[in-house]
Amino acid sequence: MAIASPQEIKRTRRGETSRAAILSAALDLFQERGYEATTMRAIAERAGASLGSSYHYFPSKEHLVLEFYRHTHELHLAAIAPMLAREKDLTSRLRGTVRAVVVTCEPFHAVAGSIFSTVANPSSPLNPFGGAAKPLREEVVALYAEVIKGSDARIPGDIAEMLPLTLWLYQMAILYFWIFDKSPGRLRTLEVIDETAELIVRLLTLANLPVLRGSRKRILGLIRSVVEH
Amino acid sequence: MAIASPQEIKRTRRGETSRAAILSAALDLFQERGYEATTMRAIAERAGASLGSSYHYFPSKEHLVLEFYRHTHELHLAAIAPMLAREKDLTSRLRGTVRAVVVTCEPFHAVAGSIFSTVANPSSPLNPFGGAAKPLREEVVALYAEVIKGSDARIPGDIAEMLPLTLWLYQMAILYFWIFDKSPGRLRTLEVIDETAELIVRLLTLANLPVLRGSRKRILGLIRSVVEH
DNA sequence: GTCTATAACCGGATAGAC
DNA sequence: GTCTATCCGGTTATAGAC
Repeated sequence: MAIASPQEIKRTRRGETSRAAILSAALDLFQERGYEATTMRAIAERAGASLGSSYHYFPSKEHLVLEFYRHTHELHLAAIAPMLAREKDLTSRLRGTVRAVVVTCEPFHAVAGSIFSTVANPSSPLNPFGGAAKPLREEVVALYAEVIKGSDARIPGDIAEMLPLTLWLYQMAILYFWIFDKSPGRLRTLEVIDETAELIVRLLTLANLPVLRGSRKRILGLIRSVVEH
Repeated sequence: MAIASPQEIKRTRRGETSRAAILSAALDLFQERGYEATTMRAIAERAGASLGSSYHYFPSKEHLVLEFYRHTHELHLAAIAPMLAREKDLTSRLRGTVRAVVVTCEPFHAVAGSIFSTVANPSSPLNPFGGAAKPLREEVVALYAEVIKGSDARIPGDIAEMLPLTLWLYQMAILYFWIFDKSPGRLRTLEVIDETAELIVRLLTLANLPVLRGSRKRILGLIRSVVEH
């Protein structure tokens, strides 16, 4: 890339400032009022921009949600870095990572429901199974690859190949449970995470049993066929 | 209930006619154009009613979808009745039942995506985990209880208790896969159904193995705790 | 050519007259 | 129970400002 001329820098700067103001206003309002109750007009107003400007930077309200996701993903990464650097036990790493997801998302709990539904829509650009959300999904899958790789667990190759993606799916399921969780401090979700994390690691061990060989192959084949589009 | 007076009958009749016309117009249009492309105004127009009338009978567009579900559920029941009366093998019963779901829903495949997302929204009255959709969900769970009960399989009591609900969840997962399936004749979904139905029954058998006792207890406890609100 | 602003459009939902 | 008129908010068109 060539070095930008002063003019280009200025132009970009101005755009970036507006963009950042709109995004920040959106993130605030989503947290304050929820996704549906936040109007594009309100976002523009708080950002000191016009409605047209908002649409210049973000093609739709949904695209603002995508940024919202990226934002929480980065908070999540920062939150678990020390734990991943220290901890070697796979169960602990998995539990810690998924616990951190829900803790990071806690401030947005009230918003999460309506957001989840837009995301679940296959025709939405935000759908995690394809399209605009792909880069972010791949980052999360890579994170789970790191959770496994940094542990002292020995995972057979055929399982290791599919595991990160499966754990990403597992995380999504936990998040859906968390959305419904009305318990104080979201305690029930944390319990379910502890229980499932142990269970998953236990099942990984059991997968080596001769009686389970057949089912293991079938399950892996199934996941593979489901994933490859 | 007291016997209705002629006047009341007439009143009800007239209401029922309008209601039926609106519903039928909605079902037709959903199939023709999809959920989002169908406007409430178009539904009213085709039904020969006014917009206000439509809202008199159905509090929202989403509530029309609920009726749409009930409609397909009844088609599904009718489609599998002969098979369930004849077949005793659990794998076959399960496969047949779930295959029939996607076959029944096939005419609505294009619509299904956007509908699924409204349904996934926890705050939607249509959300299958609670609220308005509860009666229908219970009917589907009861159907899977019947799938199990009518088979010659011996299922341990602790598993049998949770199995119908789990199979309902399994059906939902299949439907979500089916929504994304672009293969001709939706062949991939049918393959996945065959594979998973066999796998599920196989795992039910394996659950009796002593090594799996611990995990089995944990899984059942988990499902139980997740389900009871 | 990049950004901002205003004025529509469209469709789900509601109010209230009849 | 039916209708018309209206609101409201996501989105789009487009005119102008830098």
